[in-house]
Amino acid sequence: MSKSGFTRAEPDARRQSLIEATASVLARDGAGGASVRAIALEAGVSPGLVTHHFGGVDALIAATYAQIGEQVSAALDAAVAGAGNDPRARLMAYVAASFLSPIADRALLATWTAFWGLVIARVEIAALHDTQYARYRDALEALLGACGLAPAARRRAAIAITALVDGLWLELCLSPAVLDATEARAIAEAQIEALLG
Amino acid sequence: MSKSGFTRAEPDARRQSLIEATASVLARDGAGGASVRAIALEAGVSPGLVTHHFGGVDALIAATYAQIGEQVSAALDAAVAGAGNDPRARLMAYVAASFLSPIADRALLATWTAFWGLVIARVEIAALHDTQYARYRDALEALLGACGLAPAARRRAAIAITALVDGLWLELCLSPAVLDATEARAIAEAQIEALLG
DNA sequence: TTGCTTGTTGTACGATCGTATAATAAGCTG
DNA sequence: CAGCTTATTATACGATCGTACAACAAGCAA
Repeated sequence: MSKSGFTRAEPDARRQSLIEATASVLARDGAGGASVRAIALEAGVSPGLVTHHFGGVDALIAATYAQIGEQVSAALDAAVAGAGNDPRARLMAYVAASFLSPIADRALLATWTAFWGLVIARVEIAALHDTQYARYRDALEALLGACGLAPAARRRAAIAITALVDGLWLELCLSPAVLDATEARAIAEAQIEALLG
Repeated sequence: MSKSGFTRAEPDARRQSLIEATASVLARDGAGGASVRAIALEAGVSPGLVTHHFGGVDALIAATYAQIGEQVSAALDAAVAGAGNDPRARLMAYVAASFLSPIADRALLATWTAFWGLVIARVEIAALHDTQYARYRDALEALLGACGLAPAARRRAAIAITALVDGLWLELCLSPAVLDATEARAIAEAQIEALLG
């Protein structure tokens, strides 16, 4: 047992805990509060570790964005996988998952808006955003194709659904008094029904 | 003619120029770059003026948000006013204006995302957001009512359109390569047609 | 003109920012 | 055990942050 707080960890494990601390700080204090010191305090380590493991706070924030994007994709894919074989049910499961935990979460929204703000000023964050959203669209296009939508119409439909879900998710998180998860899902399902004809 | 840069202005005019400078800085550098010094430099005045006219940088940012919200509402209302008397045309004009200048603007998006980020951490900004969006919904509900939509269905339809337009507008500004104004408008119009039945 | 109000500037203060760096401690190899 | 690598801490440095404050200047009243 060491007398100080010095505990050595695997680099990957330490990077992971720093990423989780960054997400927590972003959720609690927004982008303005995500300083190296605040993140290090949240993770229970010294500020120098951020430089040591990530080279700078910018790379840490980008890594946090990438990981949260992965988690969102994984949650959506899991929802589809658990929805059985009916194409329509799989599509609806994908959409409905956006309004449930862990995606429809105020902390996740805080992280997301922080990154939207960074997309403007930082090219590497913008590239991450484009990659993430292309992935969502691809997943949606596959689900729409399984529902029988013509290939020529898939791209536009995927964009429409992504936009609708994003907007509903945003309002659901920003103003829970205006919109709840049940109604968001009902709205999305009705619009998608119209889209599939 | 004074030998220094000292020029006296009406308080309202000076406040206005500080608000415009804040919007410019937010658009160029994002929320992280909107410091008192950067704003004062943009406005061509001394940093002390921010404290003198607004009491602090927080109030200046809130005032900027409120004013931009007013401008967006005014642009939308003007689009409706110029659309003639057909209810359907008026509704579509309202929606289409969201994808045109001055609303579909990268600078405006930067300002908006900056405020979304602030909604999480600051209660007074959240209240401003709720007020703004309630106003948009009310305007949409009136337009939907003129199109013959039953009163019971108007609220949900207004939420759906607001969400769809927000999501399309966001993607249009963040990733112009993926989506242009013409396609955003086409997507929105098709969805609204389905909504009106 | 003189005096008063107030918009404006310039600067200074303490706090916090990101990052660099030297010292230290843990774990591995020999 | 000795020696090496490196994860970690603690601290320091310069820059920038928001705000306070005293001095100054412009316009108006008398």
